[in-house]
Amino acid sequence: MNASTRLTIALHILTLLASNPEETVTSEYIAGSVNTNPVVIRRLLGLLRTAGLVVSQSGIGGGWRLTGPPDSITLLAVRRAVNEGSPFNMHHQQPNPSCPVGRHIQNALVEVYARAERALEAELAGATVGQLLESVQSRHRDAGESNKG
Amino acid sequence: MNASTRLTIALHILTLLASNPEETVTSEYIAGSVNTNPVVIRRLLGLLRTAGLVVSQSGIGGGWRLTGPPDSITLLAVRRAVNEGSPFNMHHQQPNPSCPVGRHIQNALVEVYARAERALEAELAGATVGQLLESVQSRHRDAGESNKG
DNA sequence: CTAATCTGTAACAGTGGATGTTACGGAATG
DNA sequence: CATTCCGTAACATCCACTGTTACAGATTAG
Repeated sequence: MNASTRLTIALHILTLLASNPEETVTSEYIAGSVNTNPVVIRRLLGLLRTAGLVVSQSGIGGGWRLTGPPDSITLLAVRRAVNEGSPFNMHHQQPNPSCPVGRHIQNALVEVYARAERALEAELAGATVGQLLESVQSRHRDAGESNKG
Repeated sequence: MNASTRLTIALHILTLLASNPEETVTSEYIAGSVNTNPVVIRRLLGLLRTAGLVVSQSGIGGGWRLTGPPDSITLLAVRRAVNEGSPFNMHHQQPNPSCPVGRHIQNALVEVYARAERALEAELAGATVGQLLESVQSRHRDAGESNKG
């Protein structure tokens, strides 16, 4: 395994909330669109709420809503909200410090890895949930579809 | 877990081979520097050989060598050699196709994810094992160290 | 030719993160 | 007070990754 599906599912959730700006949406409804268990959705929504991206309401008529306009939510903010880790990992065991390469390779790698991750994050910072919704709606129009759910 | 340590260890191995250009190095010796089991090293070296980055020799005096100059080996080539996957993953289960968001979200995400991964790969393509070796040796000099192993 | 060295790889155990599921308490509504 | 929905603990699976043992094959020294 390399990456989790948390970012993907969180973006699915947020796009769905963005497409229903007037209503609260329940975790069960969202789970129906994502095709998974409602608890999985609530766990992710909990992370998104901690990040201030959504609010919840208990009881009848309750559910979830975005706290702000979809265009204000960057994919980078979502990535951080769901605790996606770095695409790079260091050794599990510390390398041998009596070998020059073993002693210094991690410090050398940290710099390169940081540059690469910054480049990735810069791309994610340039995209928003609003753009995702646009993209989805555009594809929906192009296909001449009419389902909703 | 998010990423494996394969890229890190492969780069450790290649930097070690680059620092011993005159000799063949055994998997056992490398394992001593990485601080793991020789079979783990051989597995990775097998992938690196498939990618044409190293060659091996059996028997007494055998071991491993680089096939080319360290400056010709980009971190991107190594990343691909060790089969590191994408930093992004789609849903495990297909989303609900009767929901517009469920039907189109993956196509929308593929584009953004591809842009982000290209940015990451561009950074990795700009760094080489030769630069890593330089970085390690520079740190070694700065620390006034003299160990070797 | 034989012993020693080292690769190549199969096989298996253990670990840990991620996901899916059930269960149930708490909050809000009518 | 019954219903709805969140919040979260608890547990079961699953699966990639890592570590380890074992052994066959290749190569070389003597």
